[in-house]
Amino acid sequence: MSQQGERFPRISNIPAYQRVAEMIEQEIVSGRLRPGEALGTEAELVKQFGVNRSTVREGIRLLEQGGLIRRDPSRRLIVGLPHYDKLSTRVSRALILHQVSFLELWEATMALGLATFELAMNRATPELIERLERNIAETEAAKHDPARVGELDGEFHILLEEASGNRVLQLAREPSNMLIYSVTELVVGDISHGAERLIQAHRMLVQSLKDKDVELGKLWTRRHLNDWRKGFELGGRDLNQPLDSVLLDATRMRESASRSAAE
Amino acid sequence: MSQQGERFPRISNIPAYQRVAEMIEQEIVSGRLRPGEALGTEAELVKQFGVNRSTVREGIRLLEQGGLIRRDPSRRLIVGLPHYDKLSTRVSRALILHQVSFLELWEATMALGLATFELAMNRATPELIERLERNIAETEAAKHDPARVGELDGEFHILLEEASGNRVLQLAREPSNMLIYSVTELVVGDISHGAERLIQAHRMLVQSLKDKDVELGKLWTRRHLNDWRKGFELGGRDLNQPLDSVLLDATRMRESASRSAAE
DNA sequence: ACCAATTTGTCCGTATGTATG
DNA sequence: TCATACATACGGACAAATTGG
Repeated sequence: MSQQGERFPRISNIPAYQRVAEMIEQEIVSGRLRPGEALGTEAELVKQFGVNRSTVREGIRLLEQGGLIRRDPSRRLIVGLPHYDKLSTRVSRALILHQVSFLELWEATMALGLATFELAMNRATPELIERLERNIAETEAAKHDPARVGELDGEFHILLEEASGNRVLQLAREPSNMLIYSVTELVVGDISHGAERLIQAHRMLVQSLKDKDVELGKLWTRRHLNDWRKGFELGGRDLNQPLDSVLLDATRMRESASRSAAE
Repeated sequence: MSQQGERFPRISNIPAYQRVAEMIEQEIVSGRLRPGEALGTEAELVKQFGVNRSTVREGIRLLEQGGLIRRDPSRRLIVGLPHYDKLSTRVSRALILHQVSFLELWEATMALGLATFELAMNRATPELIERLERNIAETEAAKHDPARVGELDGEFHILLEEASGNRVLQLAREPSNMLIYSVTELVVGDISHGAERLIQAHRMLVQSLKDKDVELGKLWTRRHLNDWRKGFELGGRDLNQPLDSVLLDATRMRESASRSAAE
């Protein structure tokens, strides 16, 4: 231990529940505790840390939210592998709170989409191509349900990411995924034949994957996203308007529509 | 006990502390509580929710970690705007846990870097260019300290993102930022003149921003990242090896070096 | 299907440190 | 300086749920 110099870095200034959380976190990230393992009972943690049970519980809550710890069916604490979607909801809320515009979303989606496609081209397996084709078939069947189309479109792009074999790219896109679904639902909903154009684009993308035709794939990625953008603009919306207000308006309209339908 | 079918999904089974967290969260995301506003004291929340103090505190911890709630200097609770870096540490831990390789990191960084640069070209303000130049000067001064160079390199790229004016792209890169710093520190540390090459690349990037020369900027972005990759490989490391083990090894070596130096 | 032990969820009361006026 | 309000932390308690015999 370093004896001199810093004196003691005011360890006591950090609340005990935070230190409990940090120490558990350390055990996990260092690999001494592995995902799936039991963390032990609260009583055991009380003994180990020498703090009150309430304090332990507060510390646990901190980690629970991040997904680093979760409860198994019997509510015992186990180490969890924070999974993408767990994190992404929080992050996409941050996006909304930060009031990004459609333009920002579109630019980023374009950049990530092109890169994803290029990588997917070299790495796509027959199995993934088949899943992409199944997704297209499902979309075809659901083309009159905008919400479902938005979901399936999201799934399609997630499959492409998976095909790219690059988890960093996958994670990079995650924050915006939820926003993308919502906007797509909006766009498909008020453009006639919106779903058809989307399906055609997806078909061409899969085709170019099969033919290993990079340029065709990039071309259709651009077309697909340009369509998306045009659809957004055709709804009379402003590219630079914060998306949260756009989506909020849409939700309100949907709600009032369903209310009046109920009466 | 419930006798028949599934009836209602056991609402009473959701712990009170979670419901407390959800209700507060709702107030915030719905906009009824705005970032910066005070949340009220614990005692007040106890009254409003009709639960015990401990329960309220556990609920608060859940939100605290996500950044939705902060404490001001006097430890009073206020609504916080979850900021990028708060989230990113969690996400980059997820990355490490998921054992991504350098190759994945490199591919994603390349795609995002090129896109960022293109946008920054059109939107960079004189003020940001000046900050970029100051960063280069600082890097020059610290070129013998790998850790500091890694930090400043990270800052440089964050400034570029800021210049791009695209917060989605910014967020997309966030997860990997911490990994990038660490790897850069590693690479700069064991390549002679590694820092010089890095500084030159940064200089050329700023120059092309000033001249609005997109192609030059992209060229140097590629060079910069190819250098980074070569540096990684020169250290005898495998592009496909999970990064967490690479970084763990490096940390161990640094620790044993400082231990033996202390004796 | 019942019972006993364990564990979590919740509550109560109280003490201490600290920031604010 | 002192008083107050508040967050932090502790100890003990009981009910409800879960587990294992």
